[in-house]
Amino acid sequence: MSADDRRDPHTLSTGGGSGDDGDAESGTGDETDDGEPTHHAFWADAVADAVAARDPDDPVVIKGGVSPSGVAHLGNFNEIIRGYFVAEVLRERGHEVRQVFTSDDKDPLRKVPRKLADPDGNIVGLGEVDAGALGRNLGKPYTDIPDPFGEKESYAAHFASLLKADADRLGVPVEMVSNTDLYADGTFEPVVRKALERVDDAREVLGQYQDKVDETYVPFNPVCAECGKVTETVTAVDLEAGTVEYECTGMEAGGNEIEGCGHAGTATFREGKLPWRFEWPGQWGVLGVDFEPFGKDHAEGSWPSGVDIAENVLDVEPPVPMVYEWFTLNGEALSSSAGNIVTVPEILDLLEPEVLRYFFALDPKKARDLNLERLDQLVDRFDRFERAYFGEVDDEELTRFAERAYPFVVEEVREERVRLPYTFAAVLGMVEDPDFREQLARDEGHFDDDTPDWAVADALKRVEKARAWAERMDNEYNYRLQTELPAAEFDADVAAALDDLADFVAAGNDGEAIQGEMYETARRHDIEVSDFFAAGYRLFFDETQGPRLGEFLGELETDFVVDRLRREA
RNA sequence: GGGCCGGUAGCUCAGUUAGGGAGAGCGUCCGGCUUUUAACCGGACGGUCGGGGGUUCGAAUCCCUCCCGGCCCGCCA
Repeated sequence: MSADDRRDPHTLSTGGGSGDDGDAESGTGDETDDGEPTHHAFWADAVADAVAARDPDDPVVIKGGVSPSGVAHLGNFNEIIRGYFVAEVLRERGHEVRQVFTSDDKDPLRKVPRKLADPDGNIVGLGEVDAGALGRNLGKPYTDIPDPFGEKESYAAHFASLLKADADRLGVPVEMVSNTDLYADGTFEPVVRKALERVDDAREVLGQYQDKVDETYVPFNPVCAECGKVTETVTAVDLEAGTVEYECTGMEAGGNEIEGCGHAGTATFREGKLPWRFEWPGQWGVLGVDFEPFGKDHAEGSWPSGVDIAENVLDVEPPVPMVYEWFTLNGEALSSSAGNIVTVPEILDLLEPEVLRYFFALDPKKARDLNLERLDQLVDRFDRFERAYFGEVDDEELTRFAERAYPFVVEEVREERVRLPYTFAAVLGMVEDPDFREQLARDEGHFDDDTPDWAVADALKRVEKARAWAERMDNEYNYRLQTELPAAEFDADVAAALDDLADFVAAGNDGEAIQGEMYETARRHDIEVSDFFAAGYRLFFDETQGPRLGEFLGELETDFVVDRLRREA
């Protein structure tokens, strides 16, 4: 691989070579980094190869990063979970791996977010909090702004704790790192010093990417000692003293002009921040980053400039890069202001964490749509992927991928695990009684006497997810067994047929018999079978359609069914 | 306008790295489960592999070109 290839964030080669090594447990750190590329069914292996080729010191460091915003949403986890898979592959190969996620929390708040997530991750409007406190703090670092919910020490800490909580929910061990801390504890000080020492190089390099860089540009933004805002006018640098002189001139950000206070003062190298274009490669250096995935928005501008600055200003070796495509939600771009957003807790109400991890285990280069309406398709694909791991799917390609990726997707590989098909789980969600749900699943052959209790319990958990999905989408599975008699009128024929059926049920016949009897009864009363079923669905679901009715009724309490068929309760 | 990434069946996608049979699941349709009513089983239908051109005995795959979509190309991150 040439140096150019290594610098190309799109080169996510899945190798070339033999095609199967038969042995998934290949190696404890001494794997084939002999330059001979091997074919990989799982992209994370190809990335791990590239990382290993750098001969990194342990711990290998994998990083992601985010700028604090109002809401931590699923989009932020693209980066975290992609990094996680590479981390896991490297751990399997015997490396110690540290996965960090930096919060760019020394950045100034540029505009007040329209939506915020409360400490539980629920999205709330600005009206729920002291919006004025946010507005008064425009221009200050996120770490200097109070938590709008009054719990954490700052806005930044609030946001970071949300991300951390979501990562925990997904079982991704990630270490949150605060940029502000890196400045405060002196970690960044040598980087600031170097950028200022080599200010001419800094200007020349960054000038190739940003027009505003001129001969007065200084790659350091002090925090004003008077008003606390991040400023951009440095008037002098004293390398010996380790300070800069500045004027608080205010700044323009996103069309907003943030007023400076005019204060002129002195700041140390810890009392300010590097512009992000320097800060990013600076992080690579001080954290020793070996691999970093990033969204496609960074592929063309940020990444090349970061490499350039790392190599030609800061003397830092850039990490192995990887561009990932964005995913859309219900066909539209993620946007918290437009409300097209889903949070981790929200999605975990609808499916298991392993399904979500599976989604992010798929090829990062492909843009995908997370369609909540069709979530059953995603879950079905996961189930198939899981079966492929256990050799139960006749699909060579899928099986090769599953054999490699599946163990990283699930918390624990357990062959006896049972998955109820998602839409079937949604059908079970039409009733509330857990025993009834289990009985229906048993009748359908999903469990047998050998199914361990834990597997039954786990499988039934999906019913709650599918139920939440049916309710949230209000789709064709959103029926609920009616505990009260729905208001309905029936023809005399239909009424008589219902009475007949009630007698049949009262006689103690089972579900299968009831199903058969429904046809007989309808025929006997000379009514359309469809009309008769419709009457049944009306009585039990207050709907015109539903699940296979006879077998369903067979599982319910006999008295309840009889009374309902007689329209008595 | 330039650059990068993507475009395969109605839907969701695999296959493109290394040229050789166009595939899967779901949906649809038909049939089966004594008996149209969404859970189970079988079968069928379904694609100019975005269009065109080229290389090749042979192209979804390589090359050129065009179309469409996303991103980047002032600042910020």
